[in-house]
Amino acid sequence: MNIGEIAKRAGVSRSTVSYALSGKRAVSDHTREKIQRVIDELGYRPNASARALANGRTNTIGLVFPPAGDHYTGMQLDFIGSVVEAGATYDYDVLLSPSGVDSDRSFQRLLGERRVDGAILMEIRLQDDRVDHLLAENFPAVCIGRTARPEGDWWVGLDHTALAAACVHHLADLGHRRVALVNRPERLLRAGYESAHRGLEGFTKAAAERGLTVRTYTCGDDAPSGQACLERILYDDPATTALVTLNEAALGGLYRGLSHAGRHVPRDFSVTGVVAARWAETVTPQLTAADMPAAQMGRLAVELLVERLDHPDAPPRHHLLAPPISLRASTGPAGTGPAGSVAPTPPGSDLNA
Amino acid sequence: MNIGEIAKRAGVSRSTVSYALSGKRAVSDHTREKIQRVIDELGYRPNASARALANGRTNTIGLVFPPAGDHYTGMQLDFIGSVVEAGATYDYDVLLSPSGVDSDRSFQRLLGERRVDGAILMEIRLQDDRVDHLLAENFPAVCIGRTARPEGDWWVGLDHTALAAACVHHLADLGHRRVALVNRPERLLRAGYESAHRGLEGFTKAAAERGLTVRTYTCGDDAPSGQACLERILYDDPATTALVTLNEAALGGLYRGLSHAGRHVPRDFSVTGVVAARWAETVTPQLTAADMPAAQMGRLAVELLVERLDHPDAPPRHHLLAPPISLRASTGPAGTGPAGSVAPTPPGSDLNA
DNA sequence: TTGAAAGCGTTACCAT
DNA sequence: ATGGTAACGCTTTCAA
Repeated sequence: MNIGEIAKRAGVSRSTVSYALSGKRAVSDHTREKIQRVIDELGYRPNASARALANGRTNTIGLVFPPAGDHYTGMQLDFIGSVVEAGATYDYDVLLSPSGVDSDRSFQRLLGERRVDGAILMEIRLQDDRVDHLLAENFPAVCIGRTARPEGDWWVGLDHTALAAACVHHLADLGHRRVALVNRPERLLRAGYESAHRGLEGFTKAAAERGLTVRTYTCGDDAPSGQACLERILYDDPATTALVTLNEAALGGLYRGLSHAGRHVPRDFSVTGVVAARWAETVTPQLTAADMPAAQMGRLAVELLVERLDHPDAPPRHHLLAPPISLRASTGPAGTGPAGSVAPTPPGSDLNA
Repeated sequence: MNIGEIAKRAGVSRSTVSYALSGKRAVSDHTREKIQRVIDELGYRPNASARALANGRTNTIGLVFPPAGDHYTGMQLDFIGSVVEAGATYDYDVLLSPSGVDSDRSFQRLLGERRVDGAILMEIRLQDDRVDHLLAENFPAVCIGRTARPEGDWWVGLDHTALAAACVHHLADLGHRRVALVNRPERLLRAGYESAHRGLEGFTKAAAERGLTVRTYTCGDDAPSGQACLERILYDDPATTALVTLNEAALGGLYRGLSHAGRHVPRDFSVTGVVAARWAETVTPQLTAADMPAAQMGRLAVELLVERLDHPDAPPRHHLLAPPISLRASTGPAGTGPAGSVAPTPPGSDLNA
């Protein structure tokens, strides 16, 4: 079942069928209806590969994110979902590419073999060879996140520096003096993950401004790591009264650790951080946090990419978002610490992924 | 940059280049090396559309799941992740299709336009027009889940009936007599979602066998709905001492509702259900549950699909999984109920999505 | 061991 | 308003 068959049965040429379908050339009502009847009858749909080969467009966008190893985090989920749905509204399909570096087979396939018209990259590193690669080839791409030098590129980013700082100021305003930062896994920090670095920077600077005593930790992307991390925090400094987490997946574990240590949130201990709203509302008490607007970012990235694809010479555009802190129930005034503080036990050593 | 260019520079024919790449015909070492040098030098990669057009294979599989509306659940995330990674090991890319019914544009594109070699379907309904459609066309597909008549089809499923029953027996063994079921949203139940129906069936039958007093609820896929649902459960029957949830996304809200009602888990109230392990470990206390082996199911689905693609006439295969209940910390012996039971207040009315 | 050429199913240019 | 035909870039059969 191909366009030739349709043409034959409708008694017209193949090009007329093509034009009737694409609307790129006027076709008389009579002819179009005749063609449409045949198409409906036979259930014809043009072959995507042939079309892509002929006109050079696949109508597919690639979504590139690092292989998760064992699992993905909630925000990644939100990003993927929003990109897929936004793409669908523009009739773009989304091809997933689990690639952390530009040498990944999947990344090579996507771009080298021209499987997609453009790409959206997630989990950007400050130095990101995938981005460099794309930039060098002038391949239509939009980053969710910024490299160290984002000028001249297309991206939608979050101001992690400002967000982490806002968390610190919020806690300082509540009177907290000893605060911990729970960052993403050591491995990601070392790899240069933007959110981990900029968040750390914002935290550190704001803490210095407010004269706080701080400690910073890396933590695996899962609940058990979060629990272990919390134990270490209290072991290192039992007088800690608050924490900021950039690590969403660890949140449940952090809460559990606090509960086991007998610290009530928010009476004895305040928790805040940068987390997608949906997950902030899952825990009890609900997390006061700078809500990462994952769905909005995914949608914006698609919009930017579509614009770039439609106007290949358009100047680079970007969006830098800095959502305010949503006050929920996990932070409160610094107290005098728990009455009967439990003697800390040395925590396990597998804090990191 | 195309195969002709490579051929010219290497001083061979295009077919020789093609064969050197595919290995489908012997090529002398000398020639192959010469070609490879040129390829490396120019960074050539064959165009995927042209290749797909010529040999009829896209090396892409479609992953079909309903559009989430506002968000996806954790298990969906696990499925997507595992399918993508398993696909990558076979050098298959994954194309996402947010389609709940066979008339969705994205579904039509995927299959009708032959964008993919095969498909994996999620969120199966007992009567599923997508499955019927695929079956009728003998399109290579594998379902994650089973329709009402799964014979003759390819699938990897979970024995929701047995799992829900196991939860009931577990609670009955602990002495619970009044138990609630928290199901997926009403909308999904009405649409005929397999897990919701078979889970309900298993729950109801097992409860009857054990002579339990039960109530069943539908609940939106989010924490606030879970909280509201829990309030209604205790309002309808304050003597309820345990619940089984098929709704993972509501879990955090259920816990919060219990906490607000002053019911301690597991002392005053036991919670269990069917939930992906990763999410069962996020809550405190960790959930005793039949762990939905999402990652394994995704991997199996890919393996089945690859087999079906490699052997178009192979007889249908499937896997029915029934993981045991993982004992964690959220269930315990039925007590005599809380000492000073809080007077229930009428819950809100937006229990369902 | 290699080359030539005929498809694969579209699109889009050049005619009329 | 429509038809004819040359691309698009690859694979694969047929010949040598």
